[in-house]
Amino acid sequence: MLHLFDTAAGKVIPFEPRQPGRVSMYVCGPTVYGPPHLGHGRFSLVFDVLRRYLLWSGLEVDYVSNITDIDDKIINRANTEGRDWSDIAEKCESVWWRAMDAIGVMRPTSDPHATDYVEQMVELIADLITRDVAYVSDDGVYFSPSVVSDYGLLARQTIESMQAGARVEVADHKHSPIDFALWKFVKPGEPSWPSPWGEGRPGWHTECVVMSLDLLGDGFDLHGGGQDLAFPHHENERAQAVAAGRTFARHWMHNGFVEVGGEKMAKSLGNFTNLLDLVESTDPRAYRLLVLRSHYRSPVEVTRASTDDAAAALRRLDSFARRVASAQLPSAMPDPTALAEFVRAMDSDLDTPAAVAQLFGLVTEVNSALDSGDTATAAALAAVVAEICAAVGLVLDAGGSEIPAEVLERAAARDTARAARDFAASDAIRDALIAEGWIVEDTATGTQVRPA
RNA sequence: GGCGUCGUGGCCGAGUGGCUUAGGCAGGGGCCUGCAAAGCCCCCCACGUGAGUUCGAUUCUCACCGACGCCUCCA
Repeated sequence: MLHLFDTAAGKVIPFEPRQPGRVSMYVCGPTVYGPPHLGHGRFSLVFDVLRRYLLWSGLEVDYVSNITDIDDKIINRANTEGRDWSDIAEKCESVWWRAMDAIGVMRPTSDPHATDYVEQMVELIADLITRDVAYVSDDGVYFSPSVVSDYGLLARQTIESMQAGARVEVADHKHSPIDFALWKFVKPGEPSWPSPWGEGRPGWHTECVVMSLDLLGDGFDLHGGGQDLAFPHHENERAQAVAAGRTFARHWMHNGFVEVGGEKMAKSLGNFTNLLDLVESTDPRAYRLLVLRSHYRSPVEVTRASTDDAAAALRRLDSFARRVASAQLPSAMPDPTALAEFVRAMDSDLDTPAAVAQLFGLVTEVNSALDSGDTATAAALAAVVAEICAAVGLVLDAGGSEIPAEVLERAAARDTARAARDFAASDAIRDALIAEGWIVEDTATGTQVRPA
């Protein structure tokens, strides 16, 4: 059974879905005001791996991930650039999906937009006011988390200890520094929606409450996102849901940061690398492998060196895939022992580093079996490799890409020369092909050529 | 100030009270090959500092040093 670290519990606990055989997960998506960076890529990959693993395990997965398409940052950028806020949101969203597609992240089963849920948010806010846990101030409607007895659960701190060193300004329009805005009254030039308290727009923390409960229902299984969302974002979502008498997420999962030179990568710090830029300069699969090689709760350093390293490791896997493909192994059931080892690793809080280590170990074993002609062993273990790759979303390149006929002819000419032991001629052909950017390898079936 | 994470070999990155102490990349040697490439085998290089617990600690405890994160927008 899958065990996951639960942020609320502070430890690894069994992951038991609300409904056997079906998992409902909500992963906080992006605010679309700029290009996605490596950090967005990591959380997307982490939860994509979890989703794929659950699917691979035979479960159905309802995967909801939102698009925050109305927010201060979008409005600010619109004002700065003299554009319409919705234009920015739309363009950035399309870039987002392009990046997700590029790194092989499955599309959510549902991708709700904040602007489509404003009415429901207003309903929730009205309910919270009725329950006397929210109040109308001069610039908006605020929520008082202090009414939630276990507020601070996800921050793993009490309200008191958080206030002890509070760097939060006690603004006039708030009763308490920890209060947060549910609704912000409209200012000139801003988009707005109607509400019983006046024209305005929703605060950030409300949308996820409404959308997750609407699409997944009370007590949905898992709520996830980056570590920085645990507090205050998720804490505040949870507080609203609890205050409204709803049952919120059963399990909380947060991934560690992408770092650059030991520092968190973030748009706000200005040290981010655009995800699409990475994908252009590196095989996108290398990023997935890099993410898989470190545990999801640990930080991962993403630099030119680390992506190059992952790309080199990936070449070994691709080379393996080509060899297995050309070996034309008999179909075989995956070796049950090896498969169980993989499941054990993944069930242990998604121990993908162990799974990757096992993957490379299997590659060596299959290569050895192939060297010694033990095709039965090779086939059974190669089948496990295929299973692991499928479960974590790693697609190996077994070649088969179109090689120009002219190049294939020269490869055949090289084989002819070699058969005649005319090595001067065969090496000349090889050197020429290499100079033109091809990788030339001898195999049992003759010269193999592929792009470098 | 409060809360928390981390410090592993040339680099990246797991893990563990003692057992052959992952894996990848790089480096060295060997096998294979006409020569290469790919592959296989072997080797090299460790656990921030100090003290404590223990028969024994890289792994547990404490202190210290250092790095980082959250407490404010942030994946």
